[in-house]
Amino acid sequence: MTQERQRDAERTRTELLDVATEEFAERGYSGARVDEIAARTRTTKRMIYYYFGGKEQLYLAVLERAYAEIRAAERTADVGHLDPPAAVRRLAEVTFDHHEAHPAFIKLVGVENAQHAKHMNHVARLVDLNSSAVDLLRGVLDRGVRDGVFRDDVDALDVHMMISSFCFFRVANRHTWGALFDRDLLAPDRREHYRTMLGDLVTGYLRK
Amino acid sequence: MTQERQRDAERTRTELLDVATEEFAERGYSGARVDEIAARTRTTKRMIYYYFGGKEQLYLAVLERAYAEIRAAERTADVGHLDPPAAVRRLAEVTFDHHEAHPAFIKLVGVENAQHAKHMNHVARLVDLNSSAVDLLRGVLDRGVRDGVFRDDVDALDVHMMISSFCFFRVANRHTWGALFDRDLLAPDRREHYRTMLGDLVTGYLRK
DNA sequence: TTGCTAATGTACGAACTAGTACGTTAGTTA
DNA sequence: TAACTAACGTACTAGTTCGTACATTAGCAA
Repeated sequence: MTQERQRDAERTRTELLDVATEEFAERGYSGARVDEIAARTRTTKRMIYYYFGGKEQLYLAVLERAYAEIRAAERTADVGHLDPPAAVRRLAEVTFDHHEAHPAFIKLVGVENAQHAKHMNHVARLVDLNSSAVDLLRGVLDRGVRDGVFRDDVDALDVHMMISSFCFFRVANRHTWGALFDRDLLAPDRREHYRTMLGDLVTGYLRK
Repeated sequence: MTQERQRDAERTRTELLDVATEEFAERGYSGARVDEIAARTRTTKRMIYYYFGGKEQLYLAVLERAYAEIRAAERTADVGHLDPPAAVRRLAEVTFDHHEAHPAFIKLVGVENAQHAKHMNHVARLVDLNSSAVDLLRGVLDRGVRDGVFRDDVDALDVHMMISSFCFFRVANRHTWGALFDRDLLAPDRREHYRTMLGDLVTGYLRK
């Protein structure tokens, strides 16, 4: 049995970030409590100030890590061998799956928008991270136009927005939607339906 | 010059609701401060407790009024004289315009989702309010199917979701989107572009 | 083995925040 | 015009919450 270090800076830091991610996502920036975050770790509140400096810097670190983790997932999509319509459908599905798999990240996006994204300006290298996903999409759209199967007046960022909005809404607004229309947007047995619907939506829009 | 009443229950109540709407929308439920809300009115904090009972009940009243106001706007759409494709486009545009015109309401929806819509259960008659918009849409879809211009396997609530998601995202996530892609989704000179895009999107999806 | 420091824990304070006890008055009504 | 009450204001409290001063120790390096 390996003796676990009692003092492990990396482990403490990571644990704080993990718990803080959940807390900020669940309760928002002002709703999250540093005492509560600390209580849910094996360490104490003191360490939040030791490692991060304060509540705000902790939130910043949470945001930065969350976006960094996303980057990896976005690059898994390999669509070079697919014809353009199948390729955009694939890209849409990657976004769809990603949103569903990371509800905490989606909530953080909502929290950050509620604060007018004022923290994102302090998170460097975020811009080039995200643009890679759009570049991938743009390449497929260009290919589709050359093949004569796509409209030639479509902007890649607009298409990305349209895909994101569908995926985001389904996860972010499932509670009010459920209350108003008595329909669970995340019900497993409707998952395929929505996934297909998104693909139909995008390819239908792009078709000449 | 009409002498304004110094004591006016209705005016005080309304003023509190107006300011509270802004505060809750801007700072979230836990971020909003009752002292701050009171300070921005001509009355005092005491009146919040006098008229509403507490912070939570005030929030509830804000939510209820916000949804009630929406109802009126939703019923202005008159699409009986339009052919099905033009009619769904019109309905989408009404939603589009409405979202753009009421950012505070959009934020409240976000705030309420952040709290798992736990307050909406206490707001009676919300369900039948909102279903009227979907009924209108369903009627148009049925007409389109009968005319042979629309797919016959489409659910009205799904279409409503797809319209809502586009409109919601554009308003709710404009800040992170702007930070990440340097594009203002609410820029006036791109408004018509997005409005048309939404119409194309929906009609493209419905077309046989 | 011994010192040294990064890592950690405890106990506390200052500021904030929701809520309330109590007193006052404008405007109506008999 | 006198009495009554809805409407309103002031001043306070109890509890919370972020942050910190100060003490302690695990584990590494010399």
